[in-house]
Amino acid sequence: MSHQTEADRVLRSLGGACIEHDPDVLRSVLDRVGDKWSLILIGLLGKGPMRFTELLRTAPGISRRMLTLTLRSLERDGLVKRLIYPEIPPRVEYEVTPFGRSLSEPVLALTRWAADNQETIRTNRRAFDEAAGLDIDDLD
Amino acid sequence: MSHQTEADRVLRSLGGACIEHDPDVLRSVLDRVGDKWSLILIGLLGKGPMRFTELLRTAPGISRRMLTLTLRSLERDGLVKRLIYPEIPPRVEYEVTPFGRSLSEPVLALTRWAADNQETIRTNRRAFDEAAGLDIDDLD
DNA sequence: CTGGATCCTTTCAGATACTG
DNA sequence: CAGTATCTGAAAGGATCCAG
Repeated sequence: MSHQTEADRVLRSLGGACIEHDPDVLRSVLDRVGDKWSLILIGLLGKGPMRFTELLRTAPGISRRMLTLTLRSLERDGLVKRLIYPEIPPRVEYEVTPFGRSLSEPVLALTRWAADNQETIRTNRRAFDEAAGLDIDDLD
Repeated sequence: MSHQTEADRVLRSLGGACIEHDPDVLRSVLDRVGDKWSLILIGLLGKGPMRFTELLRTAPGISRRMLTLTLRSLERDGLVKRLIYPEIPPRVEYEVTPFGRSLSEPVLALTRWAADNQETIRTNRRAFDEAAGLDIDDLD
């Protein structure tokens, strides 16, 4: 059951660079940033610090509740920093930390993949769905 | 509301390579592979074709139901191919397509980030939680 | 403006049982 | 072996109201 994880561990201790797709490691990062909003916010904040309401307007479809919760968890993990200006009315800015920025890079790679392949996926789906439709109709 | 998306569009039309973190594009890829199992399976299958039951045993914690559903959606998007051998007992193998393999790369980058930074995140969380605990106790 | 607290709905995903 | 179908509990997430 853990043969491949074991193998990866050996490889890592030997070469250092080759971790391959360890399911457990992958799961840990997905549990962390695989939710609906974390990567979106990391991405948006990558362009510069933003205020709460600004994020609320910019992130398409997020609710105040989820924005609060997600920002807290990002702050907890040290990916985002919270800057409070004790003014009236209160002002709070959020910015990515250097640590968060290091995550921003692989995220950007994923975004690029998405941008490059949106159309391909749409095409594939149409083909698949059409084939499935024929399977039902066309049982001669 | 769409100022930055607009800006990205301009940049893209100019340079081509610079898409930045477009929230909508990022959302589209997250809706696709941001679920609990897609990336895990893509990762596992990256090592070579595997059978249904094999995946069931190898992916830590997946249920038969979710394995079926996830494989179907990956197949629909053209990321995974289903190979049926009409034997008794039936045998079915799954393999990543070249298209799926192209996704595997940015995913691997993310996994690497996770592997490299697991410990940092744990540390950050401990610090954050401890600070929060002090905030409550220590209100002198 | 920036949230916290509460309620409530929808979706996700596991357990179980059944089929070719 | 490789699934499908149904049922159900858990969890994510939106709406709303309240507070500093």
